[in-house]
Amino acid sequence: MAERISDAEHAVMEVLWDHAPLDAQNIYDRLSGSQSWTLATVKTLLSRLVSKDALVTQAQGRKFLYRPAIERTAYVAGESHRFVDRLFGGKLSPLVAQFAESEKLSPEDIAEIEALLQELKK
Amino acid sequence: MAERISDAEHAVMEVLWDHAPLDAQNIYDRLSGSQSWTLATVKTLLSRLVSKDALVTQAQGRKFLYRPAIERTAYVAGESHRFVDRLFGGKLSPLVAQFAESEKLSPEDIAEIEALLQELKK
DNA sequence: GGCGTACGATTACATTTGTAGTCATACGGG
DNA sequence: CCCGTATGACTACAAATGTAATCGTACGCC
Repeated sequence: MAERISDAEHAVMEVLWDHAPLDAQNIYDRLSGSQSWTLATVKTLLSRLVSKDALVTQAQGRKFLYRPAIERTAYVAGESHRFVDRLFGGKLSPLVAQFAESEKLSPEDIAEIEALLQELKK
Repeated sequence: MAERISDAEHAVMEVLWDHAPLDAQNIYDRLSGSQSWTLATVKTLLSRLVSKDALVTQAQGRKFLYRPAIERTAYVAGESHRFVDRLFGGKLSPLVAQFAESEKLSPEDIAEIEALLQELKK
């Protein structure tokens, strides 16, 4: 379990986290905007996600409805910690510093983060 | 250029960002603590990094000294943006929120981030 | 000066990933 | 009741990755 989800697979997961359950055709349709995969490719990704226990299926007539078997929050938490561990020794502040230096922080972003921290201190 | 650096390769880069320039044997020694690769494996990773233009070499007698061809800050910036784009739609605050919720923020971390933001607002 | 040896270079090979084509089959329309 | 077709399963295959062995060679020791 907790098999690694690849980038392409992740794109499929995002669609399902947003609108599960969906059948393959539907997932393909929703991905068409961002990716130029064929339906066959999407089906391969779906199969792999099922065997990785990241998706579960439910038969609906002769097709499947797919839905996530893991919460997006859990996935994101795992990925985030892995990432911050790898690049910043597990500490979040250097990442923030990094964003600060590269001018990628909007005033709203700053305000939101401050609000979050205020919340934490209470 | 800007070829993708894999996880294993990244571990090698970290050693060199810390103590460049080093020869293969030395890099291998320093990696022994964290990884159980053979010297041959480390040499393969070094070659791949050189062909990806992530490292440059300098002959020293009949061996090479390796040193990074890209700054760690540049690499980290790229990876961070890619990551935040992929998982948080490019906004940093949800990542902070995520860390906040999973209780992975130490008081010192919070203080450091606040200081950073204060700095930014000036 | 021949030889072992320490290097980088080359080759190897399994697994994962990206991308897609083909196959078997069950269902619905005529 | 047969047939086309939509669907999941299976197969394909190149590139990247993880991991390592082997090869050719130049250098320094005896």
